[in-house]
Amino acid sequence: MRRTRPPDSDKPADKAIAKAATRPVVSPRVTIRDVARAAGVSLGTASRALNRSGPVSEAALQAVERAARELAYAPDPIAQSLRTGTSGVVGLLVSDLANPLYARIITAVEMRLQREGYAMVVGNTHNSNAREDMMVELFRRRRVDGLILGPCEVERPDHLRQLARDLPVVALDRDFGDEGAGVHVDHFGGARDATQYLLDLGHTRIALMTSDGALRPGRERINGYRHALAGRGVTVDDTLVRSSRSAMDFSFSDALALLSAPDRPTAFVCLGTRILSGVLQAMKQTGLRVPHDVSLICVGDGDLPQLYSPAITAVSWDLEAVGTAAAEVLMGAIGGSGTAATATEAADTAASATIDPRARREIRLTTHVIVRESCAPPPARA
Amino acid sequence: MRRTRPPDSDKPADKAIAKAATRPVVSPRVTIRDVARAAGVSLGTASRALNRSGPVSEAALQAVERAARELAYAPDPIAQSLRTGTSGVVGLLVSDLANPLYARIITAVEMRLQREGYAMVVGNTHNSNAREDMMVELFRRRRVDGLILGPCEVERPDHLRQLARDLPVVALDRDFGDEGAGVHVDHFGGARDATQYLLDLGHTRIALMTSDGALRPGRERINGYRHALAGRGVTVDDTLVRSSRSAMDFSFSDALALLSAPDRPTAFVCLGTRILSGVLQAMKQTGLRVPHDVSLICVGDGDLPQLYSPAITAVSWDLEAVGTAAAEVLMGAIGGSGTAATATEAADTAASATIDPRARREIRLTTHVIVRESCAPPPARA
DNA sequence: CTGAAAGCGCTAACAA
DNA sequence: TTGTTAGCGCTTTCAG
Repeated sequence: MRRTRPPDSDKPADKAIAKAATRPVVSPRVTIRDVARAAGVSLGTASRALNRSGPVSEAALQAVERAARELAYAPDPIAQSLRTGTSGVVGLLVSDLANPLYARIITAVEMRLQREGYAMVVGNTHNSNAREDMMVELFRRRRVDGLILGPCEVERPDHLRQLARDLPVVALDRDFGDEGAGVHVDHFGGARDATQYLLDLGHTRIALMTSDGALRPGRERINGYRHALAGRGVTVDDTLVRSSRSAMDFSFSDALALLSAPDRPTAFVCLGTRILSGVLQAMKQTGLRVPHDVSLICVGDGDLPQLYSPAITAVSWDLEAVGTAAAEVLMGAIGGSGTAATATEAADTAASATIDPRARREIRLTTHVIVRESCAPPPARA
Repeated sequence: MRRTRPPDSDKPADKAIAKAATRPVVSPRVTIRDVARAAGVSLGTASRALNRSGPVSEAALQAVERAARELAYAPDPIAQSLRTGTSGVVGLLVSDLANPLYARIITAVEMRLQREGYAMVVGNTHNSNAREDMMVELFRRRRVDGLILGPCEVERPDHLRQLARDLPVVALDRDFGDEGAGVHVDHFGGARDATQYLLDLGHTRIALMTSDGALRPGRERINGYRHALAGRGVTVDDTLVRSSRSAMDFSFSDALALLSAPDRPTAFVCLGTRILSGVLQAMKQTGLRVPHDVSLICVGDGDLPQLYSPAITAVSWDLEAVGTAAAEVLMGAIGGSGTAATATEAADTAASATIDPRARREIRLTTHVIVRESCAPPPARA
C-alpha cells in the first residue's frame, strides 16, 4: 500500500469524515419516496405537501400526511442541506467554553435554539484570532446558517463586517461594523456605577483591575471608571489602573504590589471573578480585611462573590438574557429573507442599499450593582 | 394562502431548515468536478486521488493535488455525509452545560475532537430522560458519528445498551451494559477517602449531603461513605445522610436543620460545590465556624472551595482527563471498523459474538483529596 | 394541481 | 490504472 503523505486533504476535517466512513450505514431509512408511494402520489407532490411549498389538493395532502405519520417518516437533514444549502445548525465560538460566564450564555442560546429546531455546534477559540478564523471556516464549510461570536484576542470590526456580509453573524460584546448584529452589555455603565458607589462611600483611591483592555468589555469598563472619576473631579492615578492579558496570576501579584505600596488604594474594582480571586488572595496574604481595610467590588457576578464571606458587592447582568437575545437576533437575521448573501463578485464593493432592517440589530443590556457586604467607607487616613 | 396547520412536519427540526431555506446559497463553490477538470482527469480519479481510496498513477495524483491546491478546493462535508452516511460530527449531551464541571469536560472533549477534525454539537437534557431521548433522536437524524452522554435523571443501562448497539456511545459516569463504552470517575474511592480523612481526625458524626442518589455518582459516593464508616466500626446514622434531587435550595435547609439539632454533626461531606454553597450559607446563618465548630469537605473541586476563606478541603479529579478520555474512547469506537452497526432486524436478538474489543472499553479515573483549611478535629464534646 | 426530471457534491461500483 | 455511471434523499423547476 503506497502511502505518500496526503498533501492537502490531510486537513483534520477530512480525516474525520474519511475515518468515520468505514462504518456502515445504520438501518434503511424511510424516505420521502416511500411516503409518496404509500400515499399514491408522486415524489414531488409528497415534498410539496410535507413542506407546504406548493399547491396540493386537500386529498393529496391528507394522504401524504397519513402516510408520513404511519411510516414515521422524518426528513433527512443532510439531504435537505445538500439541496438547499442550509443546515439548521448554528455555530457558536467563544474564547473559553469553561468560563462560567460563557457557559451560562451558551446554555441560554442552546435552549432558545433548540426550541426553534436548530442544532448548535460549539468551538473554543482559546482567544486566538487564528483559531477563530479556522473554526469559522470549518463551520462555514459545514454550512452553518449563522454564527454567534464571543470576544476574541483583539477587535477586528472590519473583519467581522466582512464576514457578516455573507453569513448572519451575531457578535457578543464585540464591536462590529455597519452590517451584522450583536448584543452588548453596558459595561461602561456597570463600571461607572460601581466606581460611583465607591466614590459615594468616600473612596478616592480606587484601583481598577482588568484583564483585557484590548477587547470591548475591558475598554468600556475602563472608560466607565474614568468617567465616574472625572465626574467627581477626581484625577485618575494611572498606576491604579492595571490591565493585562492573563487573569488570575497577574491580578494576585499586581494587587499585592498595590496593597504593599505606601499610598495604597482603599478600594478595588475587580473585573471578573478570576481577578477577584487574585485580589482576595493578595488580601489574605497581606492580612488586610474586607471591608474594614479595603473595599471590594466585583464586575461580573458568580458563585464566589455571592458566597464569599463577607459577600462581595458585584455588578451583575443577565447572562441568560445575553444568550437568549443572541439567539433571537440571529434567528431574525436568518429568517429575514437573507439579503446578506447575494454573492456579489467584488466583495469590496460598497454595501448595497437594500439592507434588511432586521439584519442590522443591536441589543443592549443593562447592568446593576448588587450591594452586599464588601464595601465600607475608607479607613481614616493615617 | 390556505394554511391548514402543519400536522407532522411542524417538528422543530423541520421548522429550522424550512425557515433557513429562504436564504440563497453563498458563492459558487469549487467542486471536485472543477478540480478534476483542471487536473485533466475524470471525476472518479480526482476523488480517488484526494482520498487515497483507490489506484491512482503518480502523475494523476500530482496533477489532482496541484489543482486542488490552486483552486483551494475543500470537499463539501454535507455531500460527503449524504453519500457516506457519516458526518464528522459527534454529539454531546449533558444535564446542564452551565455546570462548571461539565463545562470543563466539554472543553476538553472539544479540544480533542477538534484535533481530529470532528465538530461537536452539544445539547442540554435538563436532567430529563424525555429530553435526552429527543435530543438523541435529533442528533441521529443529523447522522452524528457518535455520542457522549452525561448522567441524566435515572440510570437506564438497558436503554443505553440498546442505543450503543447501532451508534458508538460513550457514557460519562453512567452505568452501561455489555456493549458501549464509558469513562468512570472513582467516586466510591473519593467519598471513602474523604470520610476516612474525617474519621482519622476524630469525627464520628459525619453528615453526607448529596443531590442525586439515583445516579451513579451519587450512589457510588454514598457507598464509599458507608464503606469507610463500616471499616471503622462506626454505625451509619441514616439521618445524617441527606439526598435529594434539587441541589442548593435543599442543602441549605437540610444543613440548617442538621446544625440546629441537639446532636449535630461535627463534619460535613458535601457532594458538589452547589451543595457546599448551601451548607456554607447555613453555617453563616447559625454562626458556626469552619473548621473550629464543624469541618467541611467538598467532593468536586472548583473556584469556590479553592478560594473560600478558609479554603475548603476537596476531593478532586481530573476533569480534563475525563473529557479527553471520552473523546478518545469514542474515536476508537468510531474508527474501529464499526461492528456496532450491522442492522440486524430483530434488535432484541442476543449480541453477536464478534464485538470489537475496542468497542467495549471503560476508562476509570481516580480521585484524590486536596487538604486545605476546612478540617480540624471535632470540638470537645459538651 | 400534479408528475417527471434535473440536479446539490460526492463516493463507489463497474467497465474499459 | 482510468473514465463512466449510478445514486445518497431531497427540493424545485418545468411541462402537462
